[in-house]
Amino acid sequence: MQRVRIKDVAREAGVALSTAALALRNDNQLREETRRAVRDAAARLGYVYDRSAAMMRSGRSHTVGLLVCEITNPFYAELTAGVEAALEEAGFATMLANTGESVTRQRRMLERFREQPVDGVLMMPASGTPPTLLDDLERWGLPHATVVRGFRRGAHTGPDNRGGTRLATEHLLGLGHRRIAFLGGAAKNSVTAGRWEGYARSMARAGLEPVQLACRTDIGEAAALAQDLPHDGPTALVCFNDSVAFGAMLGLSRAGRVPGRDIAVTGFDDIREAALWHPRLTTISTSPRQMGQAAARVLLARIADPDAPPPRETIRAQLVVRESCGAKLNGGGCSSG
Amino acid sequence: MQRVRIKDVAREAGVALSTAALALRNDNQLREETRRAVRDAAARLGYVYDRSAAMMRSGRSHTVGLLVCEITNPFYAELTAGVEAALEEAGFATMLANTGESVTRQRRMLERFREQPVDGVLMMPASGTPPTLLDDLERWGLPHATVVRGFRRGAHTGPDNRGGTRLATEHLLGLGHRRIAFLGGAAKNSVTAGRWEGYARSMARAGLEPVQLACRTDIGEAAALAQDLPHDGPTALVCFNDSVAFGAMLGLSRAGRVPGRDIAVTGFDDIREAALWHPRLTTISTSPRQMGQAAARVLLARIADPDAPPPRETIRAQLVVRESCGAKLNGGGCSSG
DNA sequence: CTGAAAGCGCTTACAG
DNA sequence: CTGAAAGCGCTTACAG
Repeated sequence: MQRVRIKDVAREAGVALSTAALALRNDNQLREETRRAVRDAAARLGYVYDRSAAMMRSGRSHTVGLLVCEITNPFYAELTAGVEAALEEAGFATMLANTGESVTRQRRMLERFREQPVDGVLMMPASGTPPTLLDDLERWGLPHATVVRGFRRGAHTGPDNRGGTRLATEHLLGLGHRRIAFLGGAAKNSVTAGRWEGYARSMARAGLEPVQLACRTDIGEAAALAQDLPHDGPTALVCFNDSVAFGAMLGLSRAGRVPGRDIAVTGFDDIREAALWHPRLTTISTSPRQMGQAAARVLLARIADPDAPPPRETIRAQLVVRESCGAKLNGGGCSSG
Repeated sequence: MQRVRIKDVAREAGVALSTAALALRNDNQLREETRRAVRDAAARLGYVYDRSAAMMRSGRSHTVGLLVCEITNPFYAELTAGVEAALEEAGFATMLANTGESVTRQRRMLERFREQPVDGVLMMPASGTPPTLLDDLERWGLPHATVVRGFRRGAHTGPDNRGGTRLATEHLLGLGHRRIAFLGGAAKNSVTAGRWEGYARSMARAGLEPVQLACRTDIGEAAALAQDLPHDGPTALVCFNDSVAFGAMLGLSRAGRVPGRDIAVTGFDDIREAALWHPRLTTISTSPRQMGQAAARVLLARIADPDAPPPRETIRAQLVVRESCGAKLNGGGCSSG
């Protein structure tokens, strides 16, 4: 069985090849009647559109490269789901690459995307990515956007990191805490910087000394740190994200301390497990799925109009008060969420 | 700046176009010296290989479509990471599609993959996918393989579901439990069937009545079910997977019962959180990342040799004894892991 | 709408 | 290794 081409569809429908091509792309300079006749003919013959040929001729692949720093992190998985859904809806396919936080792998994958070729790249840069990467992308003429993690320039969509930890810290201050430590954020990137700043500035405004208990985003590492916390140490922990907060709560439990009663804990991200953990986690919601969708739309806008100024979007952070901060257990000084 | 093509590289290197083309693909019928000269010329000119053109001419895209049932499920995220890594290593790119358990979306995405075109499809079929889908894929001439969830035929890589729940059930029987219930598995698919069978047969062999507490794979739903469990109900729960087990433990805690002491709980999958939960979860390990890698290799073999009989691989299940089964707390009848 | 044609950048087969 | 050439299946511009 020969492969069916547009030429065959045109013959079957009794129209010219160029007419069939236009009809198959649903071009509206054709009469509805003609378009339907062509589509019917295509269906009868079992025609399958060949995007690789279209790509080659038109130079547009309707494919986007998605560079994920770590897909097994639930937050990034949710974000990826949002990106994929928004791209799919816009008729774009998603080429996935998981860098696993390796700058080397990331580089190789970008070069692969360039060869592919993709119409644009959406990335969550691996920790330690030099900002000059943007220069390369620009030199290559590859439209790009960052999400969550970004640089000082370039199209970007990210959470309000500073505002988020500010909300968390002020909430804990309002509950009467004074010895509040920041747990996590050992990696050097824009997210870490923003979350630390939001915390540290709030502490400074309250005349208190900010303290960082640095660890990587790893439940086990956070647990180990929290387990060894002295009893005259912090009474509250502003955690870098929910995974760190879960680790902290596990470590505290192992040390015989009850999170939310003996010590307050807040997270960041509001991943699904946050509402289900025991105690339920007080955290900062940043809606990763919606952020992914927003980032996809930003990139598509870049692709459609590369000369427009690159948009920078901030997703609002919201405090979600549950149990781990102790507000609902102690009836502390906090009036509401 | 004009785009650099193979023709330009050939001129720069002082060889024929066909020689340059062969050299760039590192064909070993050429002398090493010639290959290097061509690669150097390509580097000097900033040549970028255009896969879309190669794809069109050769009919091979070196791209695989990956259909994930739910990427936000940590188990499938880990699996996806394994698939992507193995494909990348083999020089294949991954087109990602997240069906979110929708058979309709799945269908649309497969048709998209067909147009793309991809060299093959690796899928975790959405719940409720009719086995006739395989007929369509074969009619389309699209090499395919399933992973985790599959059908009675076709290339497949999956965990030993039956063996896994058998291990868990026999472990609990060995600890002296008699009222053991199976929690979860409301969805109809091959995984559910296998896990239920492993449990039910072990119960039957022990002369006991199998009982299913059906719920979807959802922490909240499992928690609700476990919270309402009567005190004269089951003393042990064989859970469909780790997420269900986490839900069960949360529900039990809310009802004031201590998992691992008042009631035994086992999971399935051994996702990362399993070792870190409180209590640590006794579960069945199936190494999702390795399973993903194995599945990718199976598909690549199908693509390379479509006429060979489709391989079916089973990944061995292993019991990982931790705390939630009570074995290590009670010093029960279990001798080891 | 038609019809003939060029061209995207490769791969591939072939005679030398 | 060379060199000339065909062809993958589209898109696109154009004269009618």
